[in-house]
Amino acid sequence: MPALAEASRPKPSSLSDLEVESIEMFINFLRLLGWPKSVGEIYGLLFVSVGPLAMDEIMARTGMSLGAASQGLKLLREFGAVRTVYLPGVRKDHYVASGELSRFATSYIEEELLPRMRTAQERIQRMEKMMQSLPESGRQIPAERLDRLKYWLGKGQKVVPWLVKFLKL
Amino acid sequence: MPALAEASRPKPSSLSDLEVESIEMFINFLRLLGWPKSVGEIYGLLFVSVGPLAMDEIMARTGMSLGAASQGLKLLREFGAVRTVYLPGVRKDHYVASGELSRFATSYIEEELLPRMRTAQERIQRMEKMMQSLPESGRQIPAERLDRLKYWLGKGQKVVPWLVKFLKL
DNA sequence: CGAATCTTTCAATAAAAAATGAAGGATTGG
DNA sequence: CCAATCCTTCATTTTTTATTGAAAGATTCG
Repeated sequence: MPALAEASRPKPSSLSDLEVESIEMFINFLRLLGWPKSVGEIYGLLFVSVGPLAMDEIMARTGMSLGAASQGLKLLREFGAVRTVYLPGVRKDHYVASGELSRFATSYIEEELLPRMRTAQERIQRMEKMMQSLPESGRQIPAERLDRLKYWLGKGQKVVPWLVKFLKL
Repeated sequence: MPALAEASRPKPSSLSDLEVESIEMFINFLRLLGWPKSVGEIYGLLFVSVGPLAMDEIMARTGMSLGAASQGLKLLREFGAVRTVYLPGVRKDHYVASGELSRFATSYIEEELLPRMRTAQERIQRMEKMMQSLPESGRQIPAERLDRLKYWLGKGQKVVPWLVKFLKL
């Protein structure tokens, strides 16, 4: 058998109805987080897999490329959605889906949402300063909107930890 | 002055620091919802605008095209993030940013998140049926994951209305 | 009603994002 | 240490998404 890197793309072996259903479900969900289809494919496949799968098996089942499989697994590992299992006497890494689905949500909140909220708060401070140079008359309306946004962001930052905690349960 | 549709694209008139800051902020936020840059530009501009703006003014200030302005405003209208104001004796529609920022979040939850959660629940039911034909031995692990997902979705559907209510305050 | 103005639509183009696979790096078994 | 295997990286290609602006539709004014 030729080494993986030289191998022609393995033909996608047919997926079971169960696997297809799972894959479609996760493609749809992970799109909410802006993640590419390939990542949904990998996770969806692992989600209903009885045992751990190696990268080449994932490639063979889904028909995706080496690069996509490698990168997708990297991303999923970083987010803690997938982990490798130790199999004695086996060279290839084998992956299983982590049961903790909350990781998707909490990682998204912590790595996407919260940073943007913080940046926004800095921007608001700068904007408040800038507004002082607007004529008194016109300042009011945008100032009110800014206040509202500030209030709303503050509230958001308060719910988020609570929400994260709730999701982790 | 030539009619708008025939007019060459208006040169972007320079934006104030305040406007740039606001626009950048909303481009970043709305990207979370998967919305295009042009929409963030429009909303960011309106957000700090003292008075209502007509579409051609938005085009002139941001340098975006007729089509992008029209479509972006349509989207923002549909989501209730922007509304037209009545100005006596004025032909063009004029737009203001709605103060209710929560609309972005709640619309997203209601139009993107919830529908997907419902679809997922249907899929889960189908998957549970399909799993019955798996050999008893292998069924367990994916079945547990599915249970967890089901539980988690159920929880999610319970928080969401609460969250929406909280955000609307 | 008819001309002028304003808005929407959509086919074409441009820009951004994802997927591909060859090259090279890392690891392991002999 | 060498060779085989496995994994990652990244320049290129493909696919998807956003933008453009001309054409056509809708509205208003005289």
